[in-house]
Amino acid sequence: MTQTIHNRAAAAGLRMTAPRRVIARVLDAADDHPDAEALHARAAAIDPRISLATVYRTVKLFEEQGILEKHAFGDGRARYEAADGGHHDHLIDMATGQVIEFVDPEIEALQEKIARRLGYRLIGHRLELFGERIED
Amino acid sequence: MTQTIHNRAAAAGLRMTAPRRVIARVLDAADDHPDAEALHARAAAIDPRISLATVYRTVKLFEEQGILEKHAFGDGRARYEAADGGHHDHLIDMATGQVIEFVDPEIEALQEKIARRLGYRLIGHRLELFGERIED
DNA sequence: ATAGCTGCAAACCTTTTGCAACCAA
DNA sequence: TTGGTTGCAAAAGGTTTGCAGCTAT
Repeated sequence: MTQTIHNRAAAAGLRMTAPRRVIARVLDAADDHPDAEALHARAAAIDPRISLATVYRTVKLFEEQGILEKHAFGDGRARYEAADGGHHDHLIDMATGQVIEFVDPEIEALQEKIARRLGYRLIGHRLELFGERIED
Repeated sequence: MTQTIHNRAAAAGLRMTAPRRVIARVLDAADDHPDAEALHARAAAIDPRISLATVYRTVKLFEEQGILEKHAFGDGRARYEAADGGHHDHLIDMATGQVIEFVDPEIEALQEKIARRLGYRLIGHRLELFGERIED
């Protein structure tokens, strides 16, 4: 982890109130891609007074600061992860739902090329692979 | 268009009732990626008795038959397009929201390779590029 | 005192579903 | 007659918001 969510949020000028500190801490501790409800459950385990509404408001705030990334893996709800500066894509295990992160410079370059060919400057992208584990 | 939605639905054994025929016709005529509400509006323009619920039930049916593809472009609602058998990805114009389709064999192959490297067999993927038009 | 933050509950939006009527086989 | 289909309205699931109270400056 380059830097904690908490530090980056504070550096961005956000008032780090008690609920926000708890939520930041939960996000820092997460090595998965929790949804709002999961974040709320984990935060409420630390301080039960924290509401789901505050979780939603806080993740939106962090997202606006570029501290957090919001993903929509097609299951209806949004899932979150710390933005590590470096970009990466996702491979989703179709059997378990587990999300694996990867980076591939070659595919990044190829996307730029495709966009340019279509007359566009590439601003962002979303790539998700769906696969099943190869047993050997 | 290889074959109409209507024909493929009938071939799949679906009872092509009047509402389903209208919805199929709307889908065949669409060259964009309409959401459920847009489909309903277009269908209702042909037969005002068609309900939104029927649109949802029908697109789900078509999707289950592999006749229709459901996309989630991150704007909260699902958007639909005829499955043309051949696969393609999307580039979304960030200024206009316009969706451009493309195919790139090189990127397809690269994805297979990445999945394999991670120990997975690639079942499917989703690739969306977000860009802005280059004015010259 | 003031501006911003919070919890609660209500509202919102998209999608799904229970139900009674309806239609085709 | 029987099972699938439809419209309507209600419900569901995820997310946002109005409001009154609270907290930190």
